[in-house]
Amino acid sequence: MTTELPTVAAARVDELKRQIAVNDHRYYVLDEPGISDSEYDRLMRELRELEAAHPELVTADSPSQRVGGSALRTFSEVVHQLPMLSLGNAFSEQDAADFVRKVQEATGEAEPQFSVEPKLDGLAISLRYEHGLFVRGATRGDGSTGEDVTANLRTLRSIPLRIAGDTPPAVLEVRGEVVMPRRAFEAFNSAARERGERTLANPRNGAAGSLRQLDPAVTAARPLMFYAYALGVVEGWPLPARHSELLQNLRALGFSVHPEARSARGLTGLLEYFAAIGARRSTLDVDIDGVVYKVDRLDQQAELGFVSRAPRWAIAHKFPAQEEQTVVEAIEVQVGRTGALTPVARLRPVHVAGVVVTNATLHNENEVRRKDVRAGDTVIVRRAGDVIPEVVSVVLDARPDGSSEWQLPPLCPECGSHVVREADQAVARCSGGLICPAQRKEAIRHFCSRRAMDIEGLGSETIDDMVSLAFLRGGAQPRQLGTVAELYTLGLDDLLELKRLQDERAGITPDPKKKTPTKWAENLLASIAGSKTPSLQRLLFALGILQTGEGTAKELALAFGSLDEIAAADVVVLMMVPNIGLTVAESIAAFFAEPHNCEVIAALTAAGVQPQRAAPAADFVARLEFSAQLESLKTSISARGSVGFPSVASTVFQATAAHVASFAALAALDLAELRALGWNETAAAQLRVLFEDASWQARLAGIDAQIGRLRRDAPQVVSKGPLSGQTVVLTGSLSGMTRDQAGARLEALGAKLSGSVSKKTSFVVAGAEAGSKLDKARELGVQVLDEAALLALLGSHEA
DNA sequence: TGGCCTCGAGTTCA
DNA sequence: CTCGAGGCCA
Repeated sequence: MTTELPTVAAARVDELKRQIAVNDHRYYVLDEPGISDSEYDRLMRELRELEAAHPELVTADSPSQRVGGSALRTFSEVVHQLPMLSLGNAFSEQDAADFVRKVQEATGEAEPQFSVEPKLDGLAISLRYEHGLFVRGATRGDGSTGEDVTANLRTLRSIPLRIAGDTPPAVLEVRGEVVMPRRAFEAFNSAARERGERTLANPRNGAAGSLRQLDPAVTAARPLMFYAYALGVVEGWPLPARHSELLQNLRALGFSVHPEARSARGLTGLLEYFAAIGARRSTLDVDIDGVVYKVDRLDQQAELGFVSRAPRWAIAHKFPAQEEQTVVEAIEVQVGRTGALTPVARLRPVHVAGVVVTNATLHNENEVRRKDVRAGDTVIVRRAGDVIPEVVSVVLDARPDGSSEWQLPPLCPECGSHVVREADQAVARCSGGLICPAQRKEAIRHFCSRRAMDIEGLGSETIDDMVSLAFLRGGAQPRQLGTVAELYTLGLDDLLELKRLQDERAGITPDPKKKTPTKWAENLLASIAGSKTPSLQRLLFALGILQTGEGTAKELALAFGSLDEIAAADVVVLMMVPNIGLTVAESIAAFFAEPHNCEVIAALTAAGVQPQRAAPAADFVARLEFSAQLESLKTSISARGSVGFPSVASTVFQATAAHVASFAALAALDLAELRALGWNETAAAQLRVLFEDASWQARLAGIDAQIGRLRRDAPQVVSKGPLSGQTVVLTGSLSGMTRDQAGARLEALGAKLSGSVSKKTSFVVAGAEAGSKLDKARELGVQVLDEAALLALLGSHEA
């Protein structure tokens, strides 16, 4: 090829440039590829070879120059000859109506025509063409001065390096938005993830970050797209009469204009477009944050003119934002009821989907690491499920210098105790227990909460003060509230003293004319007094035993019937309760083994708190067979015990249980008898060792004793409700009663309630507006009852 | 042992 | 609503 004559080479170079430009336009603007990728590559390679042989033929508009030159050190400034405008915003239909009214007044037209288009969420830029050649591209910047990003823009195939047409204008500035299409964004991110590289936070940041790369090669690798929507300086190019025609003309020059651009008439037309685009927002390939309305006729635009920097002839009608950027002012650590430390991002207040968000949980240490959130970072915030604020990701490009990874504090921020994090556990905990004021406070709050003891009139701040202000004057020294039991010893004078201390701290001198807050105090005391006869389930939940929430509390209450029996229960017995395994059982046993907790319970009892008692559940007691006790003992010992426990098959346990029914009886068996029951030499020997240990003897005797008590106290006749064994799911809203009420009546008949539909569900009660659970029931062929059928069922059994 | 499923615990804001 | 982890069944 190097042997070709320069003129022949020049002609070939021109032809190659033309073909590549045509294909770029087809592929990137029209989205209809004309030739295969390999064919395209072949053209490009040939062009590069020719240019290498004839350097004098290399021109600025050559596609080989899209990625050219070396990395820049900084961007130079570009002053926009014609400033790049910002648009006024409309956030409501009223704002849009006001805009239309002003246009009507200024133009005298009843139904002015508008050009409407999606407001792309990207980066506004201006492209300058001189005599048809792309010479410079700049960001919007502050509108009057931007940054020169020509080298990066050259790498965008949707930006023509030379505009089509035989008589190019002397000067043409085309303005528009650089965006990263959502599909390309996702593809880029999954590829980056596979390579273990940083992912982009969102398409908008992807576009902005990509254009601000100093090395154009990086930009070239990013899937960016340019959409034109306006002009800047124009010389030697006739302007059409309408904006909509202008968009057509830009298309003809080789630019892409967003395909959703339309014309609309009057306010109704605008709002219809707004609604239509809003409905299809998630299916568009580009993120948008609203739509733009422009007066279509350019002469009317000129008539309307500008207010400061925004045109009066155009407005952006914004969708309510669902994701916003803000700054993490600090990462603080909260201490929960169980001592769990939770990092929380304190955010610069920002509107997200209609509310001001200032906090967002970061869950735990791992989560902070994974997202690498740091104080001072700019982050993207979203409302998960449109409710709970959540930090989506960090905008790395905006990270201030000198920031460092967030560290979990080694000491509890509330009490200074050591922070411990167990191996392979995600949560870190304050080891201070009830020494920690935060834990004390949260424990009291939990105790009073609606689903626990349901004590009204105790807000978070009041509890805070009860724990920190010395307002109890019973003893020699004024004291703070220490335990939940002390709530029941509060008197009117204590509460008034608390209020006085609060006022004193706030610097308020009590106004003698004003009534003392007796009403509040009386109501609170009444509420406390009214909580003295909780269900056992509520009291258990209120105590705040680790791992014991509402569900577990209910199982425990149901199985044992009284607090004493639960407190006395060995891990082995606890594990036989449904849904209680080793971990939860140990947690419960540890709670009742702690003297401090027993004191609190004793104090509660002394104060008159008396949970309702019931007999042990017959079906639970029925499950306490000796073979099951042996299984349970084996599980607990082999997982944690210092003693070894023989690996014994279930069949051996069953054979053993057929002969003996207690640990005492088992201990009385000699080796030969054990062998006869299927225990092998080592297993039997290990069992003997265990039974000879004094503390084990005591423990096993305790289990025997409790099981004896439970058997004696359990109702002899198993009261089987007519619906026992049935699992019921309630969904939708009932008209005559609440779901809770319906649930209670069903449970009274022996039914078991569940939250989710599975093939084990006996039937589903579906009220009005039942959702996915009803669908699931239909899918699984589970019987569905409506409210009338439910009432009939209840009626037939309750009599 | 792995994969459900459910539960526990913590959290936001009007 | 989320994540994490415990329990249980295959």
